[in-house]
Amino acid sequence: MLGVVDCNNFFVSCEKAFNPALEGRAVVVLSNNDGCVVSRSQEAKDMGIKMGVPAYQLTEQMCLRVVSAEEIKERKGKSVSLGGFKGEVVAFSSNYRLYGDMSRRVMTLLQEMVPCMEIYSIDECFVSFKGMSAGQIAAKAQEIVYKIRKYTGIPVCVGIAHTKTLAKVANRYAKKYKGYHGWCMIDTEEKRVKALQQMEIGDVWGIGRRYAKFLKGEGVNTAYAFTCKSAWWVKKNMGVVGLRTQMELNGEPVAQLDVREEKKSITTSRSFGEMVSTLEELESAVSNFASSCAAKLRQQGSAAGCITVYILTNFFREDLPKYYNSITLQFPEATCSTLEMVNHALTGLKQIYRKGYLYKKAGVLVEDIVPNTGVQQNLFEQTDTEKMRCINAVLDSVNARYGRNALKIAVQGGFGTQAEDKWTMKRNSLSGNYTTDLNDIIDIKA
DNA sequence: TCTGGGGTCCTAGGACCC
DNA sequence: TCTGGGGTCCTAGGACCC
Repeated sequence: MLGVVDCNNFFVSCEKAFNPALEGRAVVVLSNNDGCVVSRSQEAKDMGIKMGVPAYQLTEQMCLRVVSAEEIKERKGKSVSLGGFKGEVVAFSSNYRLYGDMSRRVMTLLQEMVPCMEIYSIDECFVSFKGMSAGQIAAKAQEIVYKIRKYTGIPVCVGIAHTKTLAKVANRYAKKYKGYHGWCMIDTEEKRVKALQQMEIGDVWGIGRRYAKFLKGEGVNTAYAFTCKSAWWVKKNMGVVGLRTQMELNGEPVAQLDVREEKKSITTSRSFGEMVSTLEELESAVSNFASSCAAKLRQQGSAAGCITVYILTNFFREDLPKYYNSITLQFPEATCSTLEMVNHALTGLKQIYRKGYLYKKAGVLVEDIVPNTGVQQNLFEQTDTEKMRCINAVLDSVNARYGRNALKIAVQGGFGTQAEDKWTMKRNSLSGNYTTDLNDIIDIKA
């Protein structure tokens, strides 16, 4: 048996953990540049706020008043009339430093409780219950829910079954019904069939929008109906990926616990706070992204064989000319050096940059990732790799001590120049770094 | 009417996940 | 006015080999 542990409304729960005034309120966390809703409290879901809606639509289309946490605090518990609004929602800018650290705390706790686990995303983890009886698993699930809530303030749900896909089904029921107290186990054929009969096909892990639409068109509306289709039909219409999903729903394990440490590709990209047009502005952005990719590579002990740079205009704007281009450059030798990454990224940028467009987003992607220790040497390569290694070591140690980007290369900017203000993102309602910055530690009146 | 059979490698694009 | 960021895996098709 295996389980999937999933944090409830993770980003919102992180904000709530440090701000009791949010209890009982509709709360959302927005994506970068305060763009879209990416996390919602139960109250916000109940108000009909959908995942991924643009923030401005909360007011314009849903007629909700969007307030910041500061405004709530200033009211000091006094009630305020809604005016013409239909409701009120508290919005936060996304604070990834906080969420990343809270995630690390949750995963560390989990690690102490289970023999083997796979961190699947910032808020989700598959765990192994190998060799445990049903009774032991139930006790372990309760321990997980209790301890994580108690030690971090984050509510989690546990789904348990024979396969990952069924565990995800179980997790859904654990979330949906309060009576389960945060955990649900599918361990009999009867439970499996019943769970799948009540599950809409589009809610199955691995069935996205496209396939859900296709399947409904074929009269397959529930997860159970999907398991009744022939394997041949599924393979023909949905490929081996669809077939695997079907097998997993039938209780045949296909997906194993994946404990791989290294990523196969790493990317850093941002939409800009304001659109930019000059090469200098893009150079500042792209060099920051490349430098971030290099740091991420070194963190996982890897080197990359190639680097891709891309730039694009705002494709939501019908009134402006559109442009997208990308370029991939090969490194002579796989590398994780900041200087080399930035150098190549800027070379690529110059080749794809066109004057006369308003750019909205840029990104850097590194691939062909190999362990840093096993880099294939290039006979004709002239770079002094030892010198680069030293520079990077200094870069990392200074930044570990004094904060990210405390030491950087000049082209990255950040000296209060105009080129930089424009592309850096808007985050108007950012919460504090309660767990990673001494200045932001919360005050408690005892 | 009919046009071989068996491979490898690479890339772009699509589907999915959170 | 305003629309995120970071991943994985598979497939089809093209170019090439004998």
